[in-house]
Amino acid sequence: MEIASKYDSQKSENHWYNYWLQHNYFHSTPDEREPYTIVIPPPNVTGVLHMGHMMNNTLQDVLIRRARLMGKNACWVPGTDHASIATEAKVVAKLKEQGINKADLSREEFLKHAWEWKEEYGGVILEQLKKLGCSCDWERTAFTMDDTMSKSVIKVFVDLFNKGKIYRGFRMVNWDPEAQTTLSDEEVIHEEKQGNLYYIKYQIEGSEDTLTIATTRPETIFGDTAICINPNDERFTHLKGKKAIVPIANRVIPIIEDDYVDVEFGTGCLKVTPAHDVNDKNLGDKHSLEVVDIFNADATLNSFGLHYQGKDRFVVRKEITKELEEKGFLVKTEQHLNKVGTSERTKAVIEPRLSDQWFLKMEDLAKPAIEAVLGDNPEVKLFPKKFENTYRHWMENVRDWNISRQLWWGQQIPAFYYGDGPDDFVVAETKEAALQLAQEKTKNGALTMSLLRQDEDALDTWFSSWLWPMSVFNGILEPENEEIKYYYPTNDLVTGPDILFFWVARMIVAGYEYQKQRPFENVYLTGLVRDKQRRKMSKSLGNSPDALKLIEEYGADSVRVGLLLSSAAGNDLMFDEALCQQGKNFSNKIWNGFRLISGWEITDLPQPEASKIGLEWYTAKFHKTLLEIEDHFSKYRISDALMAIYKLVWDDYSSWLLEIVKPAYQQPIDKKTHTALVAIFEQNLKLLHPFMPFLTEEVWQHIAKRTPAQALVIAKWPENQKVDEAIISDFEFAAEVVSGIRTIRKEKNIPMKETLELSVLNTENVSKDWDVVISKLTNVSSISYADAAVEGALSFRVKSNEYFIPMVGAIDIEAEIQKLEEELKYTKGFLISVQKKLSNERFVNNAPDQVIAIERKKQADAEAKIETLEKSLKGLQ
RNA sequence: GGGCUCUUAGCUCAGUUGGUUCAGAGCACCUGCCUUACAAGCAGGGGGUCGAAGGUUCGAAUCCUUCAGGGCCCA
Repeated sequence: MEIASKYDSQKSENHWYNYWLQHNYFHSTPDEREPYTIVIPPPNVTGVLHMGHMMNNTLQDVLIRRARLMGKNACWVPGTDHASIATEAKVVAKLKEQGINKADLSREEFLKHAWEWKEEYGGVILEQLKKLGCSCDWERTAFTMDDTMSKSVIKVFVDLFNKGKIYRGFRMVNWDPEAQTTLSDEEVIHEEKQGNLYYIKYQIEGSEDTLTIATTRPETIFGDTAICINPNDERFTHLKGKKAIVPIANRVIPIIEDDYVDVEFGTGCLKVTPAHDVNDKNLGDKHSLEVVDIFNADATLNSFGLHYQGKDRFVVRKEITKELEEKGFLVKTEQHLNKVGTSERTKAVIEPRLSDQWFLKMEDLAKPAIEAVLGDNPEVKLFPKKFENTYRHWMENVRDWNISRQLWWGQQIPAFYYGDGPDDFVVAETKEAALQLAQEKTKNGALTMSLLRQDEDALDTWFSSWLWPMSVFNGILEPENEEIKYYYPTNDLVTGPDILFFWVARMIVAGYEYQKQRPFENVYLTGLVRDKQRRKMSKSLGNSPDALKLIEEYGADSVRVGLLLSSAAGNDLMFDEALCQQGKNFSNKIWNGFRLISGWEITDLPQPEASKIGLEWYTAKFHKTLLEIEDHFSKYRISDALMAIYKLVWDDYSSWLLEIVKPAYQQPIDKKTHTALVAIFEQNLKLLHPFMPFLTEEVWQHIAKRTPAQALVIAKWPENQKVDEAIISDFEFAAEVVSGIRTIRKEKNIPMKETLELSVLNTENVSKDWDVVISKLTNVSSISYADAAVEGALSFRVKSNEYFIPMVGAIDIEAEIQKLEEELKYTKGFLISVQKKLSNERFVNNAPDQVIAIERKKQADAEAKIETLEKSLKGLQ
């Protein structure tokens, strides 16, 4: 078969991905094998593939492909989440373009548009994952608003409500005025922003006196319902019991006392605006203050804002500052750095707002989830472990979860109101059930369906995705079904640390609540993908490469390798396209290694000794590396596992083994060696496959005609064998000899074509088996064993062995002496440091025997080497 | 402000309970090679007082304290 001189990644990727799909290798159904399950962190339906997804999903694919090769029933469930805020924003924007206003649509009409949008764009990212090679079970593709998913969500809501864990409350929440919905605390990002601290004078009622407050938000004075001073602050004793007049609004408000006020901050006088600040709300509750809400839902001022009514809060801030200044109320303005909460989704500045919301009590639910991760026998392990502290901190201080959103896109809260009282509602899975409940609750059998009004709000998207590992197997509606029993708990979860609380912690909570089991065993937390300058990759910075273009340019395998090469768990990856180039170079190396062994003519010649011993050595080396790789995998050090394979294939296999067995130019290779070599190469391909699925399948299928049952994607991972350590260390010695000869060739400019002779003073009594290999790799025509130093020769040493290459007239005795003296000096210094250790009684008494034995060995080796060097020096002088 | 975490070669990172070869890898760099699978390559080579200062110990990159500078999370 003709083999192209270059690997064509595009052609190969399309071909083999289709082949894999055609033969349904990625589909899983429960059987007698051990399951291995991963559920994908569902990307948003609004998203397109970015570097973070690439990294995350490459890792998952590596894990799932390896599990498949290891004979497990591998199941990777793909899917997307409905991302209520982001999607609703996109749909609203799209409708706006078409001249449609959301407010003019009914809920049903709007949802129809939203579903259309989802059908059109929602699958984009999953299609892109296929380009990356992801081996998901596409028949299981799920969406957080699928019928069973939504029913699960509603069922869980009703259940938790009935358990008394969900309640309705009038609370200060994080209001996103742009999306016009509340956010959970986790969705608010606190950013440092340069702002001002405004000092404003308030007149004291019935007096010419004034007091001065400091505020970052002068526009909120319309909502002031008190001034608060610290009762212990002697500066303000004269204010006790008085009232103050709010500038511009001219409202009279009480001056109250509370030691909450920090006498150090600002002026020591605090304006209290209970409707627009959490702390002020608490103060207000304590002192029974009036609550004046001055904002509309879009953060423009309402009628309490007087002549500012209808204007945006930030516009008002500027304008009112001016008015206060003109009217003499503004004392001064100082620059002030403060933390401002912004919406994770819309970036809008969050407005604290009082409203009716639904909350989930977290404290009790969190308990098993804390135990699961941080208990004595952890059932859920985080990689890297350092995130356990973050997890602990959050979980032990967990606050009630605001689960309602003022949106339509999502599961509508199944609460039904029949009156205006705070308790005039029931919670049920269906309207019919609600009616019955309502009739019972009110003891009014005449209550009708038409009187029931369902809560307008939808549930937080995370209230869907926290059920994900269960709901994708229908484990909420049918907790005993065959699939959930087989696949749950899942094995590994790969996700970013930024959603440790949003998602991971809550899944653990839900898992224990509804399946009484952990949702997964291991959580691999990836780092963020950053650019070379350590900036987070983001759309707004435009520093993120186009993921699909990268795949096109370098090939999916190369991009996968590039991403994984330098990404330890939990550490950020400084992405650089050069890493993909390195991946591509590696692909090329493998491809050419394959071309080499495929090009030889095969005969029945006897097997050369060098090939025989070379193959034996590589087999040992392979199995040693295999053990290392398994160890890396077990600790989720995926990049280390890849690097171990990289070095095995590039250094040991290509640079050493292939050179050892390579026949002379245009000469055939013996059948025995070739057969063994192909078998070895195939083993290499298996190790490489999880990382580079396309290239390896392509090569695998070139090597031999395979049936669908023999495809690499479902081949059998190599089994561990006992490692022959002796042959590995013998090889390493021989490799040092080869390296010594090459160095001499290089230093003396002796071309490879010119043969050399080698003499050995075999003090170390090294096996002669490797002489054939040394000869072949260095073009040495003969190796002879001497019993004394050879005169008139270039020399080098490996341990205490001495090697001589006789050279006619080319020996610079002075240089040789100098070289020997340098080595001698170094070795003596080394010996002294070892002797020092050994003559230290406390060392000998305290150190473990093994350590002492090692030091003694070092001493003996050094002494032997010194003897050799001194002998040689004598010979030269 | 509170908590966590990091600082090792030019870059990105390993370094497992303190003890095995003057501290390792990959990339980059330097030198020589268009050798016949691969110049996307081969061979050889240089490069770090392990952020700083103390301390514990026979022994510290590793443990403790302080400091400096990053990062993350929370308020």
